[in-house]
This record gives sequence, structure tokens and C-alpha cells, in this order.
Amino acid sequence: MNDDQLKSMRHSLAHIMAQAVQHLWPEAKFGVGPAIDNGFYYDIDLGDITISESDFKRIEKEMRRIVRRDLPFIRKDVSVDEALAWAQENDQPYKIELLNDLKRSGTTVAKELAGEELGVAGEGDSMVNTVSLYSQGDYTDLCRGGHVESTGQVGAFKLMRVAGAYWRGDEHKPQMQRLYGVAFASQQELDEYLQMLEEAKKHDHRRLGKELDLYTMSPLVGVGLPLFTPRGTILRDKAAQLSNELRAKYGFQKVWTPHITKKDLYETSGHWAKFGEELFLVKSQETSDQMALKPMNCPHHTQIFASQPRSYRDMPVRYLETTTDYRDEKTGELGGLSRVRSLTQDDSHVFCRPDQIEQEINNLLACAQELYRIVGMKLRVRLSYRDDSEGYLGAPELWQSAQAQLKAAVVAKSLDYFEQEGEAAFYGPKIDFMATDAIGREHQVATVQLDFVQPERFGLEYTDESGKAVRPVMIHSALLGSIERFLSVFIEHTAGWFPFWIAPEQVRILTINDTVKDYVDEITSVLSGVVLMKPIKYNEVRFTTDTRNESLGKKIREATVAKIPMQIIVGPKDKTDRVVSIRTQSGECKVELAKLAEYVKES
RNA sequence: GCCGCUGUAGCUCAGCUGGUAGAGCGGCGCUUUCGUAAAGCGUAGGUCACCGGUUCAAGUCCGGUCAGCGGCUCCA
Repeated sequence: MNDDQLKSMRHSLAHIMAQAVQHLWPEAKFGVGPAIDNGFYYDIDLGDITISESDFKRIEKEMRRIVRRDLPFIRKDVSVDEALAWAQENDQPYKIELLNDLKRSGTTVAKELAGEELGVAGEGDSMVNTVSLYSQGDYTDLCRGGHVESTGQVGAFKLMRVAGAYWRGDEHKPQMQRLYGVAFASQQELDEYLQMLEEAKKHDHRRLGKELDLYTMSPLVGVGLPLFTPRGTILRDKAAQLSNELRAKYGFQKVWTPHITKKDLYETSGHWAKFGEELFLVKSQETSDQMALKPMNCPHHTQIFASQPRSYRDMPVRYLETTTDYRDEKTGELGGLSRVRSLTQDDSHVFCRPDQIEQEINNLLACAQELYRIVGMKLRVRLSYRDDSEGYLGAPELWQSAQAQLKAAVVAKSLDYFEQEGEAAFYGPKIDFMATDAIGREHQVATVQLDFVQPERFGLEYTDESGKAVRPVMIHSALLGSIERFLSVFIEHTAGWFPFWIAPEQVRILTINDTVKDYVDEITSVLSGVVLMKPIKYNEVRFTTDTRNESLGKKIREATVAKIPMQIIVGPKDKTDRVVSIRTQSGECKVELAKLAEYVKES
């Protein structure tokens, strides 16, 4: 089965599911029901009735009955008015709304959703006259097509979950019940998929975060406010150090800015208007200032730049700050470390002349590539442009130019990229890096953003060769993105088996009995003297010693469950031979004590 | 914020249609000093998330709150 056939099959299953729902709840009102990755869904409004997962058995049973009857999908092309009459007769208000939009404007607003479902006569054809109705047995639906021939030609499927979803993706519109299903050509492929989901659960950073003692949440502290344990803090610090050292090579200097700030700063930057209700507010008891916890750092950095007159000779000015920002996200959007209310950015800002943009972007692209090479993740780039909607600041010509420059830089680096409108920041277009993890999922991580708007709003300037005041360009960048989200991705990517340089506990010495105490002391004094210099500098070896009165088997098991990259096993024989037995994920070997320091440095 | 589901010991979970709680791991104590993924015995842990209601009786039923999970919306 090829991709198109698979898609047709999934799409057909959405209709079969709708038919089954209609049999069980004849009053159901239908929205849209497309094929998606691995399956399909249908948005359904049942008024006060809620479908729950306990109803899935009945629905699946009814679907199987429809499949067994092998009903042909029959297409009928009708005019929009005829379709409207059909929708009215069958009391399908959502279909009526779609058809009216189609009639009025030739398309539907939510085209990415509904376009799948509508009988749009041809691409770019603004005068839509005919649409298609598809019927299988007693069920008819408005649809563009892409079905298998009959209901018997679907593979293996399973209903997965029910979720709320706003009609046409608009939170001001009514919420419908979205029934999700997965479907594959064969039962075996379906089983493999379900098994893969189980496997993914084992990689879940929330589970590993607890098992490996990396971070915790406390209801007393608040939702979306993770607390990092000693182990988790090592991950944070080492990742940030890597990010900072990479940029230090390109002349970035560390700065520090306060975590609370007058609201005025964000009114000037434009953030207040756009993100005002997501700021945490702080009240001063001494002054009348309305303060806010900082939700980002760019406005602060502009004030450091503006603190003294700048010559064209000083440019570019490059600031770097790894610091925690606070955003009052809606509670339903929070989860694990992926989305938090206290997020730490490895944030940098370049203030440069227009003729320096390309070089500066190149530097940052190189940093991002190097960082993700080191952590072992594949990168792909999204060029995030503006669309026609409101809310973007700055002149359209500036946007045009900025977008073109970003693209040129990405093309010059021959990065794997794609372009997407509507993903830009309000002040400028972005290059967003998407990293692929070990099980093939893509996550947004690093970002490089061009900004002509904030320099304007803050009145930033430097003096050029002719003594004239000129506006600098700002380039925002974060390599890790938010450290919390980066860690969520990195933990899942590695499944907790961190590379040696960043592992919270790199080495654990396991003793066989207590006759080797003095020899363990010798080993620990060797390890204490080892300092790794790659990929980050001055990285001392983090080791512990397990001399408990337990069996070796138990000590190995515990060290392995804790995913310690290097286990050093020490017994009387090793002591006699002046060697240690080293166990890593890739196997076991004996190393002479005299060569241990060298061996660890190479890890 | 919205829709749905879930919430029993530190962890993983059992507890049928209401009759005031159980296992394994972990912890602690004793024994054991051991060579590659869990030594043996003993022992202590729970206002069954919280608040209220129904009932002779609630972990179990109902309502609310909080938290977690899956989505939607949003993401500087």
C-alpha cells in the first residue's frame, strides 16, 4: 500500500466512523474528518452527550459491521445549492457553514482543515460551483474525495482517544468532540505501531526525570515550575556551558540583567501589547512602579547597548545571557519540562550594521550545527515568515528584506530547510531549528531571529563613517532554546543514557568486598585528577563509590538502572594485578591503574 | 482557559456489584563479605489527593477543589 492509498484508507475510515456514530447517535452533527499521520479523526457535536473511551467498543463494533457489508463509496457531484439543501434537510449546521463560506469566498477560512473535506473544484478556482457528496450505504457526507472503493477495503484500525477540539480551530467557537483513530494496512503494522507507542513511553522525560532523579514538581511551588535536583542541575549547567563556549568563540560577552522590570520596558518593546496577559506582575510596596517578571531578555539587552554612544567601529556588539524568564502560560498548555512557566534561555543578541548581518547569521548557524552535532541530533531548518494577519510590527519592505537575507544564509550553508508562513515572531522572521530525536520525532530547539523593529522602538543607533546616526539591526538567538525544553528532548533522545561529558554521575566504583578499601582510595585519587577538555572545558570527572555490603550483582544492576555510563568494578584480583574492570554500555575491559586517567579522558 | 480521562504506602500496582486496606520493590534492623542485572530473615510505612454530600455503613456512589495525563487553543 503506498502513501496515497494509506491516506485514502484512513480518510475512508473517518467516514466509516462517522457512519457508525450516526447509527448509534442519530442526532450527531458532523464537522470535518480528515486522514492524519498514522490515522484519522472526526469532529462531532453530540450536544449534551459525551462520548467516552468506554463507548469505543460499541463504535468499533459498528464500524466492523459496516466494513463487513463492503458498501461502495458512491460519488455524486452537485451544485453548492444542492449540497446546501442536502445539509439543511439532514440538519448538519457545520456542513452548512462550510458550504456558505465556500459559496461566498470560494474557499473556507480554515483551509488546512476543511480543504480536505470540501469538494473544491480546482486549485485556485475562486468560483466554486460544484462539490461532491459521497455516500456509503445509508450515510452521506460532503467530501472532496480520496476514498477506497468500498468499506471492505480498509485495513486494521483502532479508536484511540476522544478529545475536545474547537470548531475550525477557533477557541471562540463551540467545542466539538474529536474522535481519534489509528489505522494501518495490516494488523501487524498496527500492532507494531502500538508497541512503538509503548516504547516511546519508556523514553518519556517525565518518567525518566523521576527515575533518574533529575527534577521534581511540587504543588506547593506551583504548576509548570520545575525544581532541579543535583543531577538535573549538572545537565543544565553543562548544556549551558557548551552553548556559551560555542558562542564565546565568536566574540559574545556575558551580561546580566534583573528578573523584574518596570512594565514600561515592555510597552516600549511591543511585548506588552502582544503578551501582556502572560506576564507575571509584581507590585512594589515602595514606589508606584508596576513591575513584571521578565518574560524575555531582548529589551534589557537593548538598554545595555543604548547605555553608551556606539561607533560603526564597535559593531557588532554581542551579548550573551543564560537566564530564567517567566511566562504565565495557560495551565492546560503546561507539561513536564516541554512547556513551563519558568524557562531558562541561553539567549544572545547581536547588534550589528546591515552589512554584517550575513556574517553574524553564519556564525550562529555554525554554532547551532556544532551543538547538535555534539549532542547527536539531526537538524532541519524552518524559515519562519510572516503571513497577512495582523500583529506583526515593522514595515513590509523590512520584512521582505529580512526574510530574503535569512533564506540566503540558510541556502549558502546548504542546510536542509523548508519555509512556513505565519510562524514569525511579531518583530521579525526566524530561522527555527528542528531536531530529530532517536525515535524520529521532531522538536523545535534553536532559533535565530532577525529584528528591525525593536532597534526602531528603542531608538538604538550608532555613528557611521560619515558621522551620521544609523539604526543597528538586532539578531536574537538561542541555541538550546529553553534549557528545560532542550532537556526534555535530550532526555527522550538519549533515553537517559547521557554522553559521558554531560552525564550527572559519570563513573561509579563498585566494590566486591571490603578488602579493597585502600585500592579504591588509589583509584579515586586518580579520578579526582582527571579534567576533561572536550567538548566543554574544565569538566572534572563526577564519580561515586558504592562500598555497601551488597552483592556485586545488585550493585551492577542499580548502576545500570541509574544509567551510569562507566562502572568500575574492583575486587581483590584487580588489586593484586593493579588493574580495574570497566563496564560500559558497549562492553567490558580491563585497564591498568596507571592508564586509567588516559582511558577516562578518551571517554 | 476549554473538552475528556485519572488520582490507593517513597515507587509500580491489586482491592468484584458500598461492609472502615493488601503485594512486590524501596526504607530500616540483624545475618551474610560475596566477581558481573535483585543474598536471607525480620520490621516500620496509608485521614485510600483534599473538602462536602448520600447511606446504618464510602477507597468504592454523587458534587466541588487541587494535581497528573491525552487533546484543542496559544507559544516573544
